[in-house]
Amino acid sequence: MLSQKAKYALKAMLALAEQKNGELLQAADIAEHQNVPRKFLELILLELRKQGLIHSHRGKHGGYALAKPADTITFGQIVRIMDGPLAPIPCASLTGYRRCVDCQDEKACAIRKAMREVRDAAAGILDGMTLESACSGGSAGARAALTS
Amino acid sequence: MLSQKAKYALKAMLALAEQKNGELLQAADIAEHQNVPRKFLELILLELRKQGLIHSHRGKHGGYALAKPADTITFGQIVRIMDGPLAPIPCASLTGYRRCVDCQDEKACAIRKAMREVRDAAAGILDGMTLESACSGGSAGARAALTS
DNA sequence: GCATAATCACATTGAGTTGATAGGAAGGAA
DNA sequence: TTCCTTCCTATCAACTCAATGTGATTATGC
Ligand code: FES
Ligand code: FES
Repeated sequence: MLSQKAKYALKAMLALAEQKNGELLQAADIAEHQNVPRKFLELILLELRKQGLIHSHRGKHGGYALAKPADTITFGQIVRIMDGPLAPIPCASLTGYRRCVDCQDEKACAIRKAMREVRDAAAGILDGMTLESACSGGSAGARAALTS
Repeated sequence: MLSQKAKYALKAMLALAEQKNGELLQAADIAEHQNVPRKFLELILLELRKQGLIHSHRGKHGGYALAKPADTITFGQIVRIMDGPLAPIPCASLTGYRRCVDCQDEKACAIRKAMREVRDAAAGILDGMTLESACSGGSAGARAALTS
């Protein structure tokens, strides 16, 4: 389940990606146009900045901008920062692996196998979808990444 | 994120599927062998019965058994009963659709498109994986379903 | 009939998470 | 200086999750 936080983060990042030649966009503007609670959005932008996805400028005429080209930032990165691993269950995660205490033989566990497949599929889609490919409509980018 | 409840449900259903010719299996036995809290498991089995996936027998020598052949029960059904829709976000769900109040144009929403792809991928895997195919090792069943 | 053993059905709990708000501190522009 | 904007921490209510408790109901074996 994608949290509101992650959804807002994606919306904000998409808004920043649509900005021409890295012009600054203010939190209040994003909040209004994307229908996101302003103070909550600040929290999210703060976290995105600390993770190096965006940079910010303070004071009058301040705001936010992407820290990297839009085609190098993926949905997967953003979702992982906000909600943690993509895997439905920790034992099937690459980025946040944790053993299942109640499974005796992890290697043979059918549930783990299934969830690993789900994780791989989700990662294939979300890590292949960049802000760029999402902006310029459709999922062509994702599909290209999947077949590569 | 798969809840403990759903994970326990899958474990219980797999245990029941491994039972020969529909013999009864008791909650206490499942709880012990699968390392699931006994009372919590009862709650889960109750729900599975109410949804028609298993049937039960009370009294001494009672227990539970699958209500249908193991190759007609999928991971997807079980997970949906326990955790609800597979989609990461309601607006991308078929079984539990709910509109996004904060998105102006749902049809063009890039987030929805991405999450719809994730949902379809997850559904393809989980609805293609039956208790039967999971028991007899591997994900051959799921892959067969995906290419069909 | 009676003791036993199992499922059935709620009610309750404690911990943790989620979504959001409040209030100011700090930095930059006019 | 005086606005304006981001930065930062604390706090909150509501909800969910995982688990437990208590007793009622139903079937078996003697
Ligand atoms: S090893 Fe994680 S579910 Fe079995
Ligand atoms: S329509 Fe649901 S995220 Fe945009």
